Amino acid sequence: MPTSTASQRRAVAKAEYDAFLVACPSRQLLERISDKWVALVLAALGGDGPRPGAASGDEPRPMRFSELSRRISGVSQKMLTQTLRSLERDGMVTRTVTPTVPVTVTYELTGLGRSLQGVMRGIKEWAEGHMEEVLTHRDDYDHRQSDAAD
Amino acid sequence: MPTSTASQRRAVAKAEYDAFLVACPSRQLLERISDKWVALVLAALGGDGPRPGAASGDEPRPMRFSELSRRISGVSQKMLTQTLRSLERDGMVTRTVTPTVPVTVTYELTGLGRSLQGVMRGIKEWAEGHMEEVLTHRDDYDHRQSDAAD
DNA sequence: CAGGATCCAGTAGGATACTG
DNA sequence: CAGTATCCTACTGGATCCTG
Repeated sequence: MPTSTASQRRAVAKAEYDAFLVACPSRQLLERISDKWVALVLAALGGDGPRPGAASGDEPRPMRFSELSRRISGVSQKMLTQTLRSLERDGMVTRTVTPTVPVTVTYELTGLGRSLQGVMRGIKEWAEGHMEEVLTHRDDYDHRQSDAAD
Repeated sequence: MPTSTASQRRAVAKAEYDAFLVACPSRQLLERISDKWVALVLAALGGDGPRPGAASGDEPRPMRFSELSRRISGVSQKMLTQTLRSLERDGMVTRTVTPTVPVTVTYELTGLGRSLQGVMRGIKEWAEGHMEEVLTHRDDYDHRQSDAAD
């Protein structure tokens, strides 16, 4: 029996970083990306549409600051700027300044950003797709709570 | 031409809930689940292993409170309790009390929880798997910042 | 063991005002 | 337009103490 299969080696490589550990850098990274604004910005830049190739959804494309701001309703400019800076620093979006007047700034997903968006999209879609079910469970739970209080 | 294809109808059904809108309930749900503790609790209960059927990872199984607490290093009992309650209320985990002495409480993923875990696992693994790359980008970015300050 | 209840510091994040 | 800077509040979340 082989002492090391491909999947085992991959498992070991992954085990270098373990988000279960407080001290592991990946824990902080997990914390950073587990953020609704990150999910929404990536979804916006990623086109939020179906998988690449489909015709109905919007395509991934560079977006301007104001455009993002409008798409993600309720986001403050502070949070949008902060999120974009963080994503830029981590190599997930590029920021392009065109010296028109007034200046034009566009943001676009990098390869790394697209890979993250692939998984983050799932979160947003899960939330949208399971809203009813969650709501039902909440009603049940809250009922049981008040019933128990007699 | 058909006025409504299957994928179009599905798109409409999804559009009922749109997390891009502040007022949409799915926005709050997205906010709830975009949380590192949620990601880690689901990963722990889900076995964190490879896809179901694989042999190397741990299997999804009920876990006790203290066990979860140990697995997710750095979590306070407050946050763990709070996260578990929230997941229970939303129908993603079940809480089972066995009246031993002292009492034994186990948590287990529901079907809904497993479906969410399927997407949340991606986040944790992405963080672990792209840590190096992100770190490199950060160095570059921080360098450019100090270079620009001359 | 598995929490509930409190207290309290730190920070996330909104509102507002100003700038190139 | 695309931010930066500042102020300020509210909530997150840790620490601690207590209970069935």
